[in-house]
Amino acid sequence: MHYRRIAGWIVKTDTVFKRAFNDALDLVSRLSEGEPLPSENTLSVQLGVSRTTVRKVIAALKGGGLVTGDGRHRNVSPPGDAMRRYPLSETVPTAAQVEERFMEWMLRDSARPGTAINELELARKFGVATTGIREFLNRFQRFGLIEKRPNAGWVFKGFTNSFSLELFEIREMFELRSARALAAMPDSSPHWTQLEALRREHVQLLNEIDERYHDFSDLDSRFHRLISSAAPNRFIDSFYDIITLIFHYHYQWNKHDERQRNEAAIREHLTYIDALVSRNASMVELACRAHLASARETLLRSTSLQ
Amino acid sequence: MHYRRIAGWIVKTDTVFKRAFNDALDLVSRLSEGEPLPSENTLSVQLGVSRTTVRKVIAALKGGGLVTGDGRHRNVSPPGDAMRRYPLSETVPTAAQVEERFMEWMLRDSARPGTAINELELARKFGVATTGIREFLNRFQRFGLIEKRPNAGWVFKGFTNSFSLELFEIREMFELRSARALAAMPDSSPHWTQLEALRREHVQLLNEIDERYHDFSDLDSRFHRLISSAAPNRFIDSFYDIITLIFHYHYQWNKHDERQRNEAAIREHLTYIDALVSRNASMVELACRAHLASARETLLRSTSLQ
DNA sequence: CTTATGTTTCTTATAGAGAAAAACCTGATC
DNA sequence: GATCAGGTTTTTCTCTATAAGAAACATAAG
Repeated sequence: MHYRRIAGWIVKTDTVFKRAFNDALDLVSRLSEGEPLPSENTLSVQLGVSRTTVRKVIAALKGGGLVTGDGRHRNVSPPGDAMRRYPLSETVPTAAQVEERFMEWMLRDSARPGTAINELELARKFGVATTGIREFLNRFQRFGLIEKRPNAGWVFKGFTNSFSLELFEIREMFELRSARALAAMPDSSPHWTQLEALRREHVQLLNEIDERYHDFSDLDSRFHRLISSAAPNRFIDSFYDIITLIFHYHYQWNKHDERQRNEAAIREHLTYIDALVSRNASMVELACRAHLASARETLLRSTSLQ
Repeated sequence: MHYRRIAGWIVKTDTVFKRAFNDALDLVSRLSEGEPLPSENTLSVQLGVSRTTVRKVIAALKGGGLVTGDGRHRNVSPPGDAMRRYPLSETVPTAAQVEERFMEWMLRDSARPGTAINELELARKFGVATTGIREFLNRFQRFGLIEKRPNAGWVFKGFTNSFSLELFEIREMFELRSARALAAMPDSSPHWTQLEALRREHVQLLNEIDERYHDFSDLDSRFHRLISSAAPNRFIDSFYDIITLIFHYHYQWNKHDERQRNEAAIREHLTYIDALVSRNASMVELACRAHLASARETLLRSTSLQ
């Protein structure tokens, strides 16, 4: 964790500026020498930060000689010494780092069910203030893995088999409901073209599976989100956040059999897509259940290792 | 909001102590004069606080002359001047007060969809530090009514019709699933006796509806929780927290037609209970859907007023 | 040796502070 | 008159501080 220690006080990190600065370097390098710099407002939109931060970035670029002139007359300089990018780790906001470290503690270090979570201890371990830990735990509460005892800390309930079973029970209810809604969409709906595009992506990934099996995770997430979008519901979307988070971190540290797992999942998706395209309700249900059952088995195989 | 201002710092409120003290007054008043005071450990369990707080309470009782002696030889004093109880408002922790005030702002003052939520402004309005507001908002996020824009505050999405519709879509899925599970329970299950007891409570409440219609809310919540308990799932339980919170505050400020509404709901519950007892799946489904449809209509009638 | 109280240590709840980042306001420029 | 940049104000993020409250440890009484 990187701090700016000013007047003895460790405060808000400038990760927003650092990320924006890195992005700005890329952006400027794509412009040719002497070209005028886009306006502050334009950069603000392109970099996804406020004008205040854009101005800080421009000042830094000027300091490094990548931009000359000021006010309305700023130009890209002729290529001189490239400026140093900030390391990726300094562009991650504290809150995101806490999440990462906590998930690691929980999933990789196999914390045992019933373990007490100590805010102060985590704060020291992760190198942040207790406020940061509290904030994370309060947000994380909804994922059903921790529980608060007022005035007396938190308990980790465990990433157990029953957690996975309960998760998949809901997931199946939600997914079946959305799949039915999608299958009932009119032929004119844009969902069908999107689905067809996703089908082609699946086929392509299958052809290059040996090199690109890592890319499945993203495809998987987009596929399930397309299905959900057939009948939007904020509570279902919010539930998918849980699934996404769990899978993201879980598979990040559990690479066992990844290629085979993903290949099997792609084939299941293709069957599922065909069923959807056929509009045959019972085929959709069958394919959906089959896919979720195998995803559940995969997760269970690893939770029971704990 | 009541503070203890010591050495210029406003810190943790002593609401735990004050509530425990009030409870202890009741407890002591039920003991007869000269009787020995229960041990610190016993009191700790009875009052639901740590021994540290119990000792503070005992010290206060001694100071007020309600308890005499010390160490192992403490007795209840003969009744003298009754000690003043702390007002209820001083026994509510800051976090709970923030919740209350926020729900009031949202539901009663009819905040408009899209309204920006300003941490600093709320902190000033509610008389707490921004940390307290942030903590609440982070927890409250899961209820689907607010959304965070990093580095730029929160937006209130609105207590709208679509919120209610989405809420009830999920509620119906969950409730149907639990009702089916309950209907499939073996005759020997304790659920049936609990259900029978609840049925009698419903009948009784119906008989005294004019005086006791307020008591329905609690009965309603216990009834739906009994159904859920037939097949426990943490995500469903957590979803019921949303429903409970919304209904609790919503009806607290919307008393229109309360008696009639509750009477109708009790009759629906009775039909629903009979269906469950009959174990007839399609009757259960019918009764469950009918009840939820009418609950949804009630909620919609009031959200559309906004 | 179990259970009580006395004492000490650790943790949580919640205020305040201040840099980073966003938002706003204003006069200049195309 | 729409858009730009300079200056100013407001808000968020994230730190520290400290009393309240919980928990752990020590010692005494039955």
